[in-house]
Amino acid sequence: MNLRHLTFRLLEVYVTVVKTGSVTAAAQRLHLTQPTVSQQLKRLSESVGEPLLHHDRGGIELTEAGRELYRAALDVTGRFEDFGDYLAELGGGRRGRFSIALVNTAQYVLPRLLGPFSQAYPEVDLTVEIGNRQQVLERFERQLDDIYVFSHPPSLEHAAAARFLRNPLVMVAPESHPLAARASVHVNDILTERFLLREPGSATRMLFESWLQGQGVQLSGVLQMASNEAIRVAVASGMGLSVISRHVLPVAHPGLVVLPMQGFPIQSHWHFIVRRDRRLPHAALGFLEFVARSLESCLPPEYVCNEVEQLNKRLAELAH
Amino acid sequence: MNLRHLTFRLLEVYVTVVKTGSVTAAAQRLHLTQPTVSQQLKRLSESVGEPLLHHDRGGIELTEAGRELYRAALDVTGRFEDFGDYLAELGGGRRGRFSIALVNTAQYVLPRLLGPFSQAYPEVDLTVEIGNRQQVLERFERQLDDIYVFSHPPSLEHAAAARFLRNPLVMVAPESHPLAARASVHVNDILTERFLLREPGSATRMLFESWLQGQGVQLSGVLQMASNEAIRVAVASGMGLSVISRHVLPVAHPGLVVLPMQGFPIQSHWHFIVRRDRRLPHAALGFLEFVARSLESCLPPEYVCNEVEQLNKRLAELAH
DNA sequence: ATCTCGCATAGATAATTATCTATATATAGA
DNA sequence: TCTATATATAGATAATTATCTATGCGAGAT
Repeated sequence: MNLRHLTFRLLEVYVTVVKTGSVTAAAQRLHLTQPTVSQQLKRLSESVGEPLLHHDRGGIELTEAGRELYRAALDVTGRFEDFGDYLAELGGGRRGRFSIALVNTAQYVLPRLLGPFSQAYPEVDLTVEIGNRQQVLERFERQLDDIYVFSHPPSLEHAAAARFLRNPLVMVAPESHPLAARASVHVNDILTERFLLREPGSATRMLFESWLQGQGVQLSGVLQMASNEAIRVAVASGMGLSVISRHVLPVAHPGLVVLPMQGFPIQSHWHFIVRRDRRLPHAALGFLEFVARSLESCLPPEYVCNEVEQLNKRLAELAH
Repeated sequence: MNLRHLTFRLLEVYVTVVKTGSVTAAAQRLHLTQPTVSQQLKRLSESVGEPLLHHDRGGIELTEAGRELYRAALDVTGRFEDFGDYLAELGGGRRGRFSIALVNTAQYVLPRLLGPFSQAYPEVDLTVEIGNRQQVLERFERQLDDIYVFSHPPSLEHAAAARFLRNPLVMVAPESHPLAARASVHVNDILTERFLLREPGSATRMLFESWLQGQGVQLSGVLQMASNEAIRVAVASGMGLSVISRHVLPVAHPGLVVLPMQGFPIQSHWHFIVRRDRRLPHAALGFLEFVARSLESCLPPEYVCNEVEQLNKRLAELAH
């Protein structure tokens, strides 16, 4: 028996012949000509190395080997039908897994999308990676995840991006700070203030620094802190000023004031980023589709900026 | 998912890749080059319509679909291994079925071969058809059976034959018959005797008649009887003479004498006949092989005439 | 005896597969 | 940064497959 060239198609033809009990009938059902089926049978028989059937006034009669092959063929095609069903579920995005990598700040927002998604698609396994901008960027380079969320997207030709949420950066000060009472604050007012900022490379810091550069000024005292939480608490307790995403602020933020800084808030956006050179799992595509239609209901509409629909269209084109 | 061109070979390659965890290693094990395997994987992935694996520092990592395909592939190849085992049994002639068609007379002899064979190969299903020469000939024409046993083989170019047993035809008379006491009987002595014979077309009758023709004589009174048994009993009870196979006579045959007829016994042989245009089931080949080596021990050696060995050789050649 | 039906064979062709060698690319280690 | 190892891609080719049309052939039916 030589399985080398045995195809599922051949088994399908054989099964049809046995079921219909006639070569011609099988040919019709399969939209083939009779000689084609005849020849397939011959080839199958050669593959198996045994005669499979002979003709007996009208109907066909299976040999021992033929009967056994029929059983095996049914088992095998049935098994692959199951597999097909499974794939269909995968393909519908209803099942499977994908991973998403977030920059730190985004973890204040993304759960409001991921939560409802997981409820709607309980069969999808989801991995969330969180790191600072540098770490997520590296994951992106190494193609470790399916979807990435950046505030300041890497401008690589390998990526496709969609903005989905405005991310205004505000300047915060302790309630008791002199500037807190002002109706308006100018850049010159803050030059001597101590600032608590995330590490260099963090999007928030990069944006703030480039804003400062645009204003032609430079800060004197900067204190680096690794976490947004820590910064918030530190500012509240009077250690200095900071620039943070408005989403990081709780609705009520005791001890903190948002300064009416001129030129603020700095406008930035969160983006979904996917690699264009890698095909996304259907589950990930399913997530993006879910996002496209559920953004407004999951997040404060006034911040929403839904470009995900367009991203999905582009991805659908890329699939071809 | 398109199964049309999915071969078992492809699954085998895939399984090997997953098992070894490396494309190159799989290639070596399969005696292929690395690009070949690489390309096969690609094609398989296209067939399935999903990415199956990606590479992850050193090893490979399966996707959801890949994992499921691996399971399906194992099931399926395993199922066909079973089928292969079954075929091997069939192929060894240890299992399966075949049918053999006998002319009436042969049923006195063939059980002595079929019995031991069935004991030795209990998994082989055997169908024995019995009829007169005409009926068996017809079955032969219609290719209904695998092996045929004739006394006088049909001289068709589609057949291959092997003699296996001498079949002397003797002339029998009632014990009390005047000729029974004679030391020698001449053809002229029997011209007026009444003969009990099988129907025209029966081999025994044909041979006897052609013998008579050779002697230039013709019989007057012929009484036709359909069964050898009936003839034997009828002769013993004095109804006339007959010519029958010596094998039809019991070792002790009360009431009957074999006449010392000049020119008798008529020599004939039993033959195994198979069609040359039809491939025999292995079980049938197995039977013929069994016969070739067991003839002498199953049947009286003095009658044996073993040409079955040569027949088997010819059949083995035909198989190519 | 002739016709029809179902199947097999022959011959043809386009597509697909199997497989190679040579080369590019990427990742990990020195 | 250079090298070695593992994969992927490209290009080529022989074999195999899929499929057709046309035709032969045997068995029942008329």
